[in-house]
Amino acid sequence: MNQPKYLAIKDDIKNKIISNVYPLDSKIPSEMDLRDEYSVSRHTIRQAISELVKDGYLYKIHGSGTYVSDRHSKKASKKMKTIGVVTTYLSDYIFPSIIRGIEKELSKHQYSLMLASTQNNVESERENLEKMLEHEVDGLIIEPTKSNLLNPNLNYYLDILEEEIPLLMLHASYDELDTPFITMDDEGAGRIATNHLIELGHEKIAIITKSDDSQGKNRLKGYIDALHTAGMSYENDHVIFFDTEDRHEIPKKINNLVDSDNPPTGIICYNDQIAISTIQQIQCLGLKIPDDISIVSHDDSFLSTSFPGVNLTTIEHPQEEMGKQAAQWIINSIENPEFDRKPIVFPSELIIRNSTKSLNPTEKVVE
Amino acid sequence: MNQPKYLAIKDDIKNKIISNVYPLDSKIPSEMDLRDEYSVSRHTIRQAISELVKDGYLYKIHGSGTYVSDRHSKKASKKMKTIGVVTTYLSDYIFPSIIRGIEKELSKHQYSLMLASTQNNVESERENLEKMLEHEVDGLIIEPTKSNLLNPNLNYYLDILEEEIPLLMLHASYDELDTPFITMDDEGAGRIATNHLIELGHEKIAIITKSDDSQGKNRLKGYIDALHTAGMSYENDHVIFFDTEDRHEIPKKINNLVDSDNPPTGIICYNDQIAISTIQQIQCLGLKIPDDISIVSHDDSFLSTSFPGVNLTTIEHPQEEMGKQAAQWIINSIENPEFDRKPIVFPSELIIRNSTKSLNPTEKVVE
DNA sequence: TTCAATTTGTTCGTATGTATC
DNA sequence: GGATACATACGAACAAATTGA
Repeated sequence: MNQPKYLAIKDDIKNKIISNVYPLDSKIPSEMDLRDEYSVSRHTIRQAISELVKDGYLYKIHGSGTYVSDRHSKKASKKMKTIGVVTTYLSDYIFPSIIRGIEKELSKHQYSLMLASTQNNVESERENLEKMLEHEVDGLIIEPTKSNLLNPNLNYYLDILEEEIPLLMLHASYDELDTPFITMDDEGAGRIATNHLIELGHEKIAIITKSDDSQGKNRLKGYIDALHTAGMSYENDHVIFFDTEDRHEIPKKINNLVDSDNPPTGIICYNDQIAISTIQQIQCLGLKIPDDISIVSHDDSFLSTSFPGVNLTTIEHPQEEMGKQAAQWIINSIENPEFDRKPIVFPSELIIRNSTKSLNPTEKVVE
Repeated sequence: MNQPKYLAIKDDIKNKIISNVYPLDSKIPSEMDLRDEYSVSRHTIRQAISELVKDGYLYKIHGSGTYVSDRHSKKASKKMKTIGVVTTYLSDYIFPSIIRGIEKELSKHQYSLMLASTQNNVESERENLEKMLEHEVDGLIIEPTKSNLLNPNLNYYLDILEEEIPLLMLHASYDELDTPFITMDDEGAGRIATNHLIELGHEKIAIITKSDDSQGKNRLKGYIDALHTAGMSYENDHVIFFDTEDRHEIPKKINNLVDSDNPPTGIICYNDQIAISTIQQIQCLGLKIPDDISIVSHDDSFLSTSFPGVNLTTIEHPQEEMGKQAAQWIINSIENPEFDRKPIVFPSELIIRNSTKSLNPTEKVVE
């Protein structure tokens, strides 16, 4: 006999449970009866039953009997998949909308959402990636931390790729890793924003951009490209860099920029938060938006139209739609083995409001 | 002997593993040796060892011996706890702030966050509770759906209580269930809001409240109590009820209220969303806030100061702090067995802005 | 309420099979 | 191959919990 008796008996009883010979919650024959039925010792029956109890098919009640458990059928039939989402921020700015998009779509397809934020801190990113891997999530959507710097958590990402867990990068990606991503066309955004100001006759255009993520880098690239195409020169003191750690110094930097010998007539801001801060700073200096300085922003968040008197000309951001498509991408990757895991890039479009003004005497602001 | 021999032996061996008498990956004595050592039968030793194998303390190699496993120590040290959070909404209104408070605190204590929203739909609540139970979350923070109605998901809540998973209700709780909660003092809020209008000389005070959750019920209770204390009569047509399903009819109801024979001079709104909608409706009718009608709101969300020209007098909401305390409550419940799982009630306070006006000729609005 | 039958739980003893070293 | 160690299997007895008469 190849298989031990107790395993054969275990399989036989298991089949009787699955085929409903022993219905749910009913009492199965006693150990003594089963001993006679299978013509083995009671010990062998107990061995078979104890494994079935361990596997969740049966439960025993001392003095009463052994019964068919409903736990196994529940567990087996309903394995709920979980998607991990790690973003830099969670509840600020445009992130609630993105997460809502993800949550709605996942929920529609009966997926769970496991959420964490990194505060753009690589330590925190590492902890959260560990968390997600321990939880054995079935897919990951990650907004990379400091995507323009060499990331010390690359080994975790390599683990994820090795385990073939579907992974989608949001907003940015690491150059070192060849992972799919869902982003804005950031270079295009920088170009469109710059071209808008050029078309309005601006010749001194500054940009405030982020140095530690690839979005900032790409927008700067678009800015430089647009200047170059228009035959305008790139001026070092018209580019302000900031990162997560020194963001509190931005007001000072804006002050220096506007109060310099060579002040810009137009400023391209990294996002609406920076734009609002810039406007406040400029107004403190007694200058007006857009009369003295035009502002172009990115993201079209609720902040775009929240500042009294100034509605931001800004690059559109799909927000909830981006979350939705990210979720769909992950679900497809999990459920459809032939799904083409290609990146998604949203084209950048400009929403023109009243924070930009034409310097051409013959022209008017496009509205 | 109270305890079976095999359990005593199991404990003894377990202690030897923990105290490193049997070091990691070392071979423990054979079944025969242990039989002699404990003076029991080999079967008894096998019983003890098989449980320790099941618990991950030991592993056996057929023909070789029984060894101390490192899996248990790994597992014990690394078991990341997960807290499930189910709210009605996720990314709107004050919810991002609450969730941020929860997330920050959980993250600080190395907990994971599993998130879901119900859109105030009991079906969705059921699905999400199932999801959370399947995932074997270590604690739950739930904003109940339609807390003023009999909830069809009570059996899930009873399951949760039976499994002794720490559970904290947010914003409201079900009367049928005796679960701890973290809420505002809603009755007090209704009373304070009403008293504020009474003190300003208003005699016709309406309230727009939600019929399907206990917050709405309690605020109404405070309103009635304040009227009663002031010797004022409760008028049926000054109370507007709405629920999640018929909220689109609120504008019509407001119209009827303001355009009736007996229009109020002050309206207490369920929250800032309702307040904004009410103001818009009133302004459409050519009336002014606060000159013709005073508005008192609840929640002090970003909407409170977002409407041009009208800053809402509103009941304060701790938002992020509430999330933080909810998370702390759950963490304490899990980690500290002696933690007193008592409810948390935030006292209600009024923030007075310019949406309320005194009708007393001798008085001015407190500012 | 008590008691006896039934059923599972614990413990002993013994023998043989099979994998490892 | 032989010694050792775990795996399977049989038999027996008593304890403890449940159930129903």
